[in-house]
This record gives sequence, structure tokens and C-alpha cells, in this order.
Amino acid sequence: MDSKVVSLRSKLEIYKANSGGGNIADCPVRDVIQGISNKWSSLLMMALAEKPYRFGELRRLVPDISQRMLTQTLHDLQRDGYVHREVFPTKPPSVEYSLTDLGRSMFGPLHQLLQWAELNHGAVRAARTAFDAADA
Amino acid sequence: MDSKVVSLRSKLEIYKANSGGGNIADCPVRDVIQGISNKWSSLLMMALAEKPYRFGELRRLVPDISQRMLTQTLHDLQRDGYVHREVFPTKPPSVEYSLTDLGRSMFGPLHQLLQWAELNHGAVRAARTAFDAADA
DNA sequence: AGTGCTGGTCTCTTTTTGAGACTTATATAA
DNA sequence: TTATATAAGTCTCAAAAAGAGACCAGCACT
Repeated sequence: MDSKVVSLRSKLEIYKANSGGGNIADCPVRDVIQGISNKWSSLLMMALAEKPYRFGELRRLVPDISQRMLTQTLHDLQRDGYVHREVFPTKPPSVEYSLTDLGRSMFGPLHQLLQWAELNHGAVRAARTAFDAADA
Repeated sequence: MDSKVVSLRSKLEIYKANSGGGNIADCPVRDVIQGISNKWSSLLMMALAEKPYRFGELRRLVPDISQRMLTQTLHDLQRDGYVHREVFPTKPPSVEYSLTDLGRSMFGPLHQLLQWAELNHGAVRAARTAFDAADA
């Protein structure tokens, strides 16, 4: 219990103290988390955790993502090592995206968070409704 | 094992099939996840999981957040029910932010993800370096 | 010859974020 | 007394990011 608090403190205040001239903005945990804390990353991870998908399949699976952001998010996930991109020499060429070992490893804890969201979206919606009613 | 795959499938394809005219954009899991998948939410949750903080303390703890985004992110976290805001009648009045029960509940799985990031940021950095070297 | 499929890129517009001045009331310092 | 600091924001303007949609090349099918 206390160990959790200590480990948290280390990530913020003690991190700042330990890293001589280092800014907390350079914190490696932030660096990693911010790569997956954006609108589309977790959704695409969720899709690719199920099975590999092609570019067009992902676009149809997530109809409200723009082609531009699908390209860019997949590129970023590939760069961070979560996603593998493979081009098949069909006519026209098709591209398949799949999770790497690192991607599957990261999806473990991410999946826990997704499950929490599934279980608790009722509570979150209720909180929003109450909050919006309060200042009305 | 298979149950994980099935539960994933249900969130994407089967969700779409089950929710008659519903769009996958309305998916409640997405709704909740997108509330915490932004640049500052997880960082502030991390800080407040350690202990309650006042507005100015948070600003000093995270020096690269703008006052504007700190206000807005705390407001959104409060609206979603993760954070409690309390005003103390000091002169000038001070405001303390703390996690609610729902916030602490959500921080459980979030903390798992943060720990993964701490353990694996080396691998992510290495992947980035390799990727950037490849197309150079 | 025209149409559609592939996986993108390019441009333009709208939205979001960042930087920084400004606020109101009180306390402290010069 | 006048100046300065502190609290928690808000306001405005500039910059960055995201969304919408046209456009591209090469090949298959009609």
C-alpha cells in the first residue's frame, strides 16, 4: 500500500529531485504515456489486439477517423514499436498492420483500463449529468 | 484467453452489430477513455493519487502545463467524477483538488499502465531510434 | 474508355492548445 | 503610504493540431 504511494511520489517530486538539472517534462513515463494518450491510439490498439487489419479495414471499422489521422496514428504507433506494418505485393498493393510483441505487452495493462471503462461508464455518465445539472 | 479476444471483438464489430442504428462513435468505452486520453489527464491523476494538491501546487509540480489547460483539465476530470474540488475560505481563497472514490478506482488500472511505461520506456525509445534511423 | 480498388498525400478550414497579460481582494514589505 | 506578492482563475491572440475532402498512381474488370 505504502509502496504504491512511494512509487508515485518518486515519479513526480523525487524524479525532479534526482534528475539534477532535468525537467519533469523529460520524464520517461510521460514520454511513453503521451505517445498513447491521444484520441485514436487506444482505439486502434484495441482493434489490432483482436487481429491484424489492413488500412482500409481499419478505416471502415472506425468510420469517424479521418484518413489523415489513421495514417498518422498508425505511423506513430509503428515508430514507438507497438505496431508492425507489412506491405503485400498484391495489385494494388495492400498493407497489413499488426501488433508487435511490445504492442501486445502494452495492451495488457491498457486492456485493464478498457475493462474499467466498460464497467464504470455508467458512473462516469452519471457524474457528468450531475455536474452539468449543478451549474445550470 | 479466448474470452479476451471475444470481449475485444464485442467492443468493436459486435458492438456495431448489436447497437441497431448506433455508430461505433457512440461506444461508451470510447466515451470514457477519450475523457482521460489527453496530454494532461493521466499526469494530473498521477499527482492527485499521491495526495490532494492545490491549484498553484499542481502548476508548480507540472511546470510545462499552461494555467489555461490546468484549469480546463481539472474541470473535465471533475465533471467526469474523478476529482473533487473544494474551496477554502482563506484570504485569498485557496482551492484543493483530490481524487474521488471513482477517481481512485480508475487510477488502479491507470497505474498498471504507468508501471508498464516505467518498465518499458527503454524498449520504446529503442524502437523510435531504430525507426528514425531506418528512413534516414 | 470508364470505373473501382488499393493506401496514401496535399490543401484548406476549423478546433484545440499555448503564451502571456489582466482581475479582485487581501497581506506583507519598503 | 505605496508597492509588491499571492491566490485561482479568465481573456485575448498566435501557433499547432485535427478534420474534410480533393487528388494521385497503377492495375483489374466491364
